[in-house]
Amino acid sequence: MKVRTRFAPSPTGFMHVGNLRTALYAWLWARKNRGVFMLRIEDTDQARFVEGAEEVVYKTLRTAGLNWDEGPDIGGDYGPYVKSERKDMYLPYAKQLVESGHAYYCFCTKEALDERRAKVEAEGGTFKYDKHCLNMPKEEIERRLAAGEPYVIRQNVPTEGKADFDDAIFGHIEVDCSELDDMILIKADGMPTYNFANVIDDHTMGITHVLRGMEYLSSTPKYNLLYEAFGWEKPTYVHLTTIMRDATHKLSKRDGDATFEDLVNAGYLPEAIINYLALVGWSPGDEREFFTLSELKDAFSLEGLSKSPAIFDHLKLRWMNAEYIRRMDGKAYFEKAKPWLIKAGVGEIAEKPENEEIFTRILQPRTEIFSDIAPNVDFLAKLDEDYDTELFTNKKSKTDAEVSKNVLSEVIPLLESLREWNETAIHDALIGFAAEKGMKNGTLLWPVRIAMSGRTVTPGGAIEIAALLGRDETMRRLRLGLDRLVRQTAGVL
RNA sequence: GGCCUCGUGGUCAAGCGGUCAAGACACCGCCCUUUCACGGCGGUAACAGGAGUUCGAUUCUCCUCGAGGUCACCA
Repeated sequence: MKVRTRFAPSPTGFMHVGNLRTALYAWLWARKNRGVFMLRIEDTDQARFVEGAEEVVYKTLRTAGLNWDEGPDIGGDYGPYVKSERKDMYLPYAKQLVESGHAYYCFCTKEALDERRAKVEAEGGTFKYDKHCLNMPKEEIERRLAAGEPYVIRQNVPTEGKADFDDAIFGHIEVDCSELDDMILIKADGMPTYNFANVIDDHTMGITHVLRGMEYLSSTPKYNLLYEAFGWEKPTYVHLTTIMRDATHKLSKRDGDATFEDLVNAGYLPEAIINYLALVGWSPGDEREFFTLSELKDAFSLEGLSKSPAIFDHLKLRWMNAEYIRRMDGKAYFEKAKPWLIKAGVGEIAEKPENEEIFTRILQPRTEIFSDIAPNVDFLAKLDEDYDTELFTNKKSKTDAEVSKNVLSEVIPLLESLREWNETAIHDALIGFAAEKGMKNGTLLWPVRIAMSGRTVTPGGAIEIAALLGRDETMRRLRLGLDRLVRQTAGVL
């Protein structure tokens, strides 16, 4: 039979990474088996309706590279693909169950039930519906129905025996029927409850493999009873472990955990996110860590799925993203980095063709996520002229205020006399000068870099920075540095 | 609280009766070096605890402990 998997998000306006991973695994399994991956939007919760939320789902999946074969936007043979458009499909199925004795009408009001539940729970017990309406005479049911009394339809769970199912990851799961409550299938407003609708949808849409979160594991035996009542073939269940923020909390938007969109906006590459996500809760069984979507498709297997929850490790994601960036072609890197350079205020410098290669060379190995760029290069746009002159003192480079003052006063005329202003010319002048004076390169270059950047840590060294800054700005900053050192020595500062 | 599930270094994770218990991230050290990175080399670090079964348990069983999930006319 052809494999059919689905991703059925409820459109909340964002996609957190746990959801995305579920979609990824469902996609992978479908693709690996040359099956069908379909999208179904669970939009029945009007209370949580968010404008444009469906678009977020589409956009996220597209950005992540997970294409679907059937869905609300492209149709298919098993539509409609939006839950709200399927709302009339469920009642007949529920009635069929009533006919066969697997379900029954219940006229108990929510208020009365809530009251009883509250009482039982107050005493520390677990409330369970007592099947009060199960044995209501047919005539009474007819009469009350005809009178237009509100009703729900409940599943008639056997009072004894076991309910069970087999999970592809967790194996055989079994529970006593006596533990199970007679769940409502159809609500008083005529709408199905989520789980009932899911059973009907998954069956009528021909789903063969249900990949979903762990939270459904314990209720699955109960819904399997429904499949048996209908005489339908059960899908293969694959319950996925939860992605945690730490040992005791799961990842959640509410608690400020990043969504897929947040990560992309922060400068993570979608391919890196997907690659990392695939490895949280799944292992290829060998030592490979880097996968394209296509490679993942080939390597993916249900056996590699983990049974225990995994903590989302931002640090490892960051590392993986950095690795993806380092492996980029330099040209491609610069294209990606450019908007971030512009945002950092160095657009003008980045515009100059001769600077593209310099930026790429100094930034690419230092970019773990693209948002790292701005704080790294903003000093090029504007020098913080109040930097601490203590920065000129560096033990390893053998510099202090006095040495720096002397270096700057010699370097200024030297650079000023350069005919050409480019990396080679600056390099030769500076390194040549150090050699001539028998100075450590560091002793000469440290003060120059400090004066140009006002920072002890910079991407690239003095030569690259001077080239990027250009002659005028370099000279201005060097003179400023010298001036500050002179005034300090004179006791003015 | 009842029920279900899980439990290998700080994190991800291999292992599926016999291993000196992989690998990656993180961390630490050294090298490279024009600062910081990158890169190279090396290092610290784990089978939750207790009973069984077995010639032999990380691996099988049970208990304890810990963690998560679930018990709605929400999805």
